[in-house]
Amino acid sequence: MATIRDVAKEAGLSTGTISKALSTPERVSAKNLAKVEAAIAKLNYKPNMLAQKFRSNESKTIVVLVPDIANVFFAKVISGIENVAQQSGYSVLLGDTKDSSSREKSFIQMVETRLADGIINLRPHTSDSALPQEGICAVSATSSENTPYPSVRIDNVGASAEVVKYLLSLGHQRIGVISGLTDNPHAIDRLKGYRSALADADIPYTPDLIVEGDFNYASGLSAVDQFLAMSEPPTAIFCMNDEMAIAAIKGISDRGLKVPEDISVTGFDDMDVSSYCRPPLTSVAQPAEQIGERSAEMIIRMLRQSDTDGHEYVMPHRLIIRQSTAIAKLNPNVSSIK
Amino acid sequence: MATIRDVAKEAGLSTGTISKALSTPERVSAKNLAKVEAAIAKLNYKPNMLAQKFRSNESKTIVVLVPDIANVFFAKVISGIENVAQQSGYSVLLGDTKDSSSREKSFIQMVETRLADGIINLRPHTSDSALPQEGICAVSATSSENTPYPSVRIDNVGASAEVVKYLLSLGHQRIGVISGLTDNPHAIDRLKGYRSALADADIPYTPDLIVEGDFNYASGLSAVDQFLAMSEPPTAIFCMNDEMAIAAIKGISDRGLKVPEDISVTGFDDMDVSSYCRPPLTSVAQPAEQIGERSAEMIIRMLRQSDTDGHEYVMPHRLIIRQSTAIAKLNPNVSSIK
DNA sequence: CTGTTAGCGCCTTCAC
DNA sequence: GTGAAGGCGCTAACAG
Repeated sequence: MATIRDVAKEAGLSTGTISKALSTPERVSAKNLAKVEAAIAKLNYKPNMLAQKFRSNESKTIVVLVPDIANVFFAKVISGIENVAQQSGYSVLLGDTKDSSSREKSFIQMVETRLADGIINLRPHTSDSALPQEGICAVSATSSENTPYPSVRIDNVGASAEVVKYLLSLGHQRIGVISGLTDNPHAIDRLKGYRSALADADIPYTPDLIVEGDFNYASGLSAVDQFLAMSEPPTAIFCMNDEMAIAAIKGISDRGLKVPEDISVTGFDDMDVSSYCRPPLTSVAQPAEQIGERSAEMIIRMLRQSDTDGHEYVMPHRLIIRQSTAIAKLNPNVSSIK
Repeated sequence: MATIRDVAKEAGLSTGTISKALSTPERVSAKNLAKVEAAIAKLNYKPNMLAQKFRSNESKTIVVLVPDIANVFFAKVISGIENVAQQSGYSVLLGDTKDSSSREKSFIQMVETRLADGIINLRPHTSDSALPQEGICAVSATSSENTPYPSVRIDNVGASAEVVKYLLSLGHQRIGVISGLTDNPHAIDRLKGYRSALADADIPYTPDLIVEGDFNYASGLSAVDQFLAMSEPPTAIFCMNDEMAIAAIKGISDRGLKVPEDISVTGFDDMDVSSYCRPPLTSVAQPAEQIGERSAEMIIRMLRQSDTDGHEYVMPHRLIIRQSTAIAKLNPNVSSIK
């Protein structure tokens, strides 16, 4: 492989001149520039970026920590990160943690060992999170309230409250929740929104109406089974993501009940499929790609100025009303069993 | 930041010994090993991997070229790649090309400039592909037939033929196709399978029954509209992926027709959602994660032995029959309009 | 087993 | 505008 020295020799110049011709061509005479170009072309020279990075002590790389890349929402955020990173000359290293904390640590190590300059974390912050960490430049994307380092997120509490208020406005009083794992920060925020909306409407909070899910289809299905086994099932179910909502609709339909006539169902995230499934799902849209873009901009700025100020961006969300929700039945057919 | 020299000074040893203690501790005396460890701990020394890579001239990094990371199928393949890469000490650099060939080239450059050792390409090979390229170690994953470099794929032709044969066995004779873009290699392979199954059953091929889609929901919806506007619509529609199939079902239902009673619909890829939507979708499952794992194993082996042999792995697929397909109506209700 | 030393490829002074 | 030289952090080769 040709090195800068080979080019220098070929062009009859010094390595310093070649280097300058590459970085600041305007400060090299036209004649020599031509020689350099000819030599580069002849030798098919490609600068060794590994050497450049080593010398500049900058990897120009961002690690993205993601719990599960096969989740469309995360994938979209990553796509947004990539857009911005690429534009700014950064590469994106994928850190699929598969929810293992040892993997998480090994990715954080990459920053300590100079393989990466910073981290964008797509896992919400919990008490046992390895981040933030002294000397590690990190941004939390898709975070929850009270994340102790710079973050980009939506207002989960407000969004959930909005969903629940909408259901209340349709006359629903018994509103079930298919939650995420109880200790998941998003689940906590969204439950908070649910409770505040109920409180505003003077409806008592009934813990039995909260069923724990795990943000995947299977858990949505088993959760809805629990609701349907109740003597008085809810007339509406607020699911904390679309996967669980779609599964819930399936579960309800499999029992011969109808969405939204018998039970209304809402989701969260507004996946692409949610407007194509039947019935199209009422859901909360998050600007996933923009969250990614914003996070990337943020960390790149921090990296450049090395100012780790505690910004927090709250991005807008939008409640999208489709056909999975309707006015509550006065006498829900299921309760007639009683 | 502490360097290996600082550690050497602190431990009262030479840099060479520190280096050896780190790489081959068994070849350093126990006494000195302890000193080294103490010094490392005291200084909180972390080896500079950028320097290591520079010196070894190996980036231990694989670039994954993907058309669209927000597509679940690709995301799963990437997840598989990550599994294996991580185990073997490789990092995965994300190359979301957004179908831009300039972006594609810039990622390929990374190998030439030493930022990456090899490439796994998730875009199927076409005549204007930049890969394969002299001196670039690359593997094509999710490829189509006749890819001119090492590849991992399923038998798209066979899988499609299987789907169509199954539909034929249900009595369908007019089988529509919602295809990918006409020049997409997967679309080409799958159409080939469709035609061969028809030929085997002595059913003439009718070009009108092929409608071009683009592997996304919107195109599925508009394609199905074309079918339903026909004087004699097909009684079954073979969609080249699940997105388009789900959209097709929506389109059919919106017109007051029923799947599968009036029209059968099949998909391809077997996304998670496909078993949860209604009706659950008959589809072809591809082992996405395994395709990724296999690709990663392959390129790592090639990198190690620098033997660019032309292997081609064909992974198993599986036709999964669910409720979106049924026996053909003798008198399809739509044709009664005539 | 340990120390010494010479670079890897590049960029950046600093003279000229 | 250009050349010479030093050094980034690390490892490998060799000498002791």
